[in-house]
Amino acid sequence: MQYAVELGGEPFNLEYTLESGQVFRWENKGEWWYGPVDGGVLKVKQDRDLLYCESSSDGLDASYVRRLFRLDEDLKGIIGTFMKGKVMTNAVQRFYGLRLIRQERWECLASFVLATNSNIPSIRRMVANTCEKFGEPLLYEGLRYRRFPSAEKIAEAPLESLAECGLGYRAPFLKRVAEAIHEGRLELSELALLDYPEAKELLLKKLLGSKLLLGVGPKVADCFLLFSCDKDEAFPIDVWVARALAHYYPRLFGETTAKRLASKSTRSLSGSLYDSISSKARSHFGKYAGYAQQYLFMLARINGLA
DNA sequence: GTCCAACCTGTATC
DNA sequence: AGATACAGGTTGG
Repeated sequence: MQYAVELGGEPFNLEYTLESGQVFRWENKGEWWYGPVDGGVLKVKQDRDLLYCESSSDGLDASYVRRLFRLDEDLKGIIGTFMKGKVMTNAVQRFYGLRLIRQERWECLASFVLATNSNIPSIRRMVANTCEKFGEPLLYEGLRYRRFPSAEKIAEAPLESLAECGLGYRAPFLKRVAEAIHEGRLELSELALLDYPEAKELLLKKLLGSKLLLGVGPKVADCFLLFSCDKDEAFPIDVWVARALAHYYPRLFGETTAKRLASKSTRSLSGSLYDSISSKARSHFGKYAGYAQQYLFMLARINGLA
């Protein structure tokens, strides 16, 4: 089906949004973006205040697109809650219209489990290989796409086949998470009902602590909660965000913490350091800290912080 | 509790 | 060419 979505003055930049490392399956062909989402293929092109859309199925309609890109939210208002200081002002101006995407939960969690200690091209490859091997095929415009494989499919996949997707040591992580879901020990939609601290504690203390999950540390948990559970205060800290904080916001933290952050910002953060930094960042940037994080992430990358 | 080496794999750099 | 470093962290000791 074909349709258009009017932004009605809401700031939105499709390119920034899709290239901000939140999603790993969208592809750019000419002026169109193709996204295998929710059992179909969605095709989007932006012309200023208008989004031209085409999709393979009726479910992928205008309201789906609004929901996916969170277009009914007042981005200006949201930005206003965290845009204090020169750095954030610059970041927001530079990437104006960048929005959080509301992803499917299982795909989001699985993708970020695969993202650990990796880079974007590599993550895209791992996800693509996994979909190619385990996802259901679907045809659109004469080309074959793949759905993201179900948790059941991954749970039942032999570890060796998963490893063939180039997942490396992440293969058992992914399988374990899939098993937890498939066996009904982990219900992502229920997790999404909890508020942020509860959901995160459940993921990390209960589920990870009991080894029911593997490969879901604080960063992966935050990505999952922010990108697929509407936990806008979640503040994922990867190396880029750590560098941005160390570089631009050293005074946000106590001297000891700032030093540890500066020295560690090229490597991974320990659990306690992660907690203290992300809680400081959350109280500084407020209830939409997750949006702020996304702008900071982009800024750090464009400036090649290291 | 906290620290840190090891980890799959592909690519860049020397 | 072969070695080394590093990438959107997490694990296990």
